[in-house]
Amino acid sequence: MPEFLDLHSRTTKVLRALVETAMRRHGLHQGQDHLLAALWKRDGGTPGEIAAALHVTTPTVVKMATRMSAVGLLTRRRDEHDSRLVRLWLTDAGRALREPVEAERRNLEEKITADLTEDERRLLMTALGKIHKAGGDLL
Amino acid sequence: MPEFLDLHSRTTKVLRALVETAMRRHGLHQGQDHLLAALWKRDGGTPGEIAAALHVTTPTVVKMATRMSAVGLLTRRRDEHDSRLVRLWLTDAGRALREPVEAERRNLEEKITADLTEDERRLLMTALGKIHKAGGDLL
DNA sequence: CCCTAGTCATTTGCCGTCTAACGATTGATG
DNA sequence: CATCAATCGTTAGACGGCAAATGACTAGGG
Repeated sequence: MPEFLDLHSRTTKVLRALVETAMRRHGLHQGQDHLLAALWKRDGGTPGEIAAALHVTTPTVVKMATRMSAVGLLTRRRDEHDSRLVRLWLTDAGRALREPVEAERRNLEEKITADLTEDERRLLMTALGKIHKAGGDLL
Repeated sequence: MPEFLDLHSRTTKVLRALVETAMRRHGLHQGQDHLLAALWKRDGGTPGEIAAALHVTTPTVVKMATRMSAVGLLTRRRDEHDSRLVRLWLTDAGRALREPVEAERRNLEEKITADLTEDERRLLMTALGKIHKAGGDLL
């Protein structure tokens, strides 16, 4: 089994578990913080726009939005000028999560990268960036 | 949004898509190659053993095994000495996938890391390794 | 002005993954 | 030797994710 692919997949599992438990503290599931982040950046986005921003398909956003609106994090409303569109709007509860969730994520990133030297951190980012780009080109 | 966590999650999405399409060429779904790899290494493993080797829960292996046995990649058989145990055995079809799948994975790894210098590749592994370890400790 | 082609969101169905509940078997203990 | 705790696999149900099919609405062309 190839070295990098293998290590990356194991790391992904660990990180996912970590993010999962961190986000559950705020009543969120894995990925929902990203959807919220998209709305924090630009409230009232359409499922299609958000899906593109998150690099995810539209049905994924639709499903998540349904669950998140069920727990009162956001609301759905059709666009007034184009009835094909739906816009997702944050509720106060959704807005209120911004600070704690962003802090949680920063905190996690720090703990995770604590053992790295500044050089390692920088090189890790450029190397991962290259791989991300190469992968995207192959897609 | 933290730098590394963000880049890592984007990279994961890309890599998953890549692995997915690569494995689909052999009639596999994401993750099933790992299950097969475990059996290639040691045929007749129990769901629990395999789950531990893959860093995944037992139910996940059970479900995958059900689907994979339905398409004839492996068979289930109860252990003769301990009827609580179930052992998964490769079929010829499952064994036959070994070379092509391993080649596919090596090929993908090469293409993905082609842009990296030898130094970058080495540092990437040690840095990712540190993160993997730090994450595991936090779990 | 109507009809068609394009654009969206949604639904459906599948897969991997997890946690929690359930069921069966083994083994140790009194 | 019978019972009870530990050990396994399986099932049930939830979630993120994807592809394909469906349905509603808009806009452009005749």
